[in-house]
Amino acid sequence: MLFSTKAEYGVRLMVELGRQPGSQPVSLGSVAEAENLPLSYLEHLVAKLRKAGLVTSTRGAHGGYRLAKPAAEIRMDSVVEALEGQIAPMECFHDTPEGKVLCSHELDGDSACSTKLLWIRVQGGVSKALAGTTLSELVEFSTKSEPTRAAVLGSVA
Amino acid sequence: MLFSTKAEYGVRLMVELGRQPGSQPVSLGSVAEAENLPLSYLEHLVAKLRKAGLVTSTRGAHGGYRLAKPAAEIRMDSVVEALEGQIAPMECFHDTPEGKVLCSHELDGDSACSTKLLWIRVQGGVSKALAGTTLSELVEFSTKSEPTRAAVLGSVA
DNA sequence: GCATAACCGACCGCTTCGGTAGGATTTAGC
DNA sequence: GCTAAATCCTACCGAAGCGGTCGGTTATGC
Repeated sequence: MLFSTKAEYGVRLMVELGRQPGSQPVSLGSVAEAENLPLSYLEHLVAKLRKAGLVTSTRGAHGGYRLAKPAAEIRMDSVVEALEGQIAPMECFHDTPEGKVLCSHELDGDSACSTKLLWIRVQGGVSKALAGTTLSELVEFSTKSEPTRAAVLGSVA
Repeated sequence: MLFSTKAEYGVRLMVELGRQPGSQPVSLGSVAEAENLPLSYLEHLVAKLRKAGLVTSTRGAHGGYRLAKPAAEIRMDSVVEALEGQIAPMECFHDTPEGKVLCSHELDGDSACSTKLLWIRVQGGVSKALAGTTLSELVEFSTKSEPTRAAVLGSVA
């Protein structure tokens, strides 16, 4: 698996926040119940999202979390990266400030890195997919597909 | 990291085999030395490649491994998949025989899978990158870049 | 028959994953 | 000011995978 459930749960959490219309914060407990995920585990994940500046929190009673920005401005690469850490196909890849990619094998004495071309292509494919998707797309996708699903279930019953 | 060093080492091994011109099998020991990788560990990796039908082996003295097909016909998705197992962005993805993708969350009672759109795009990006690269490309890339590298080092020295 | 090399399976230390537990702190409402 | 609700923080835990080692068995060329 490319990603662990941290990304899965975390993205579900973000979508759940994006679904909420008002500016009222929503508690983690309600998200956990809605998505059927362990609350204590979500606490760890939402901490990463908060430290990455993707959600804001209000403490105390009636507190909870909100998106820090409009869902349309949240690209999924930042979300997944906050949850999973640096996204790279292989250990030897580092993101330089200019956005370039280095393979440390080239620095050793051995021959030119024969895998570099492959990992660069994979990296490109993944970041294009992640950066090209916004949270609002996922929110829209999931809310649109629900009536369809309800209709299907209804037709079966 | 998306992939472990199993993919890295295994691809390096395949490229090393692809470099060899003749039909003589090359021993794992020489590959291990050339790439500076632990021999005993390579044995495990090459076993996966052999079981996947990507390399053939000849036992005994002067034995070793060869590519089972011409390098131009070996797509890197089959190589990486042999080494790392099924390539999918998330646990809940299964490759069906028709090449489609299913998210098991849709089967539970909970709401439609809000992450599906994202993982489908990631999956598409990765498999496009892997399936669109052949072993011969990597062989060519690595052999072509070696003189360049030598020139760079020479100019520095 | 001896060196060489593929094969095979067990083991091992380490890290991560997914999750739990217990508490501390902040805040709204009474 | 008390209490309930919620965020926050730290530590811990079992299981699994990773990267690697080791010892041994089988097959083959010379």
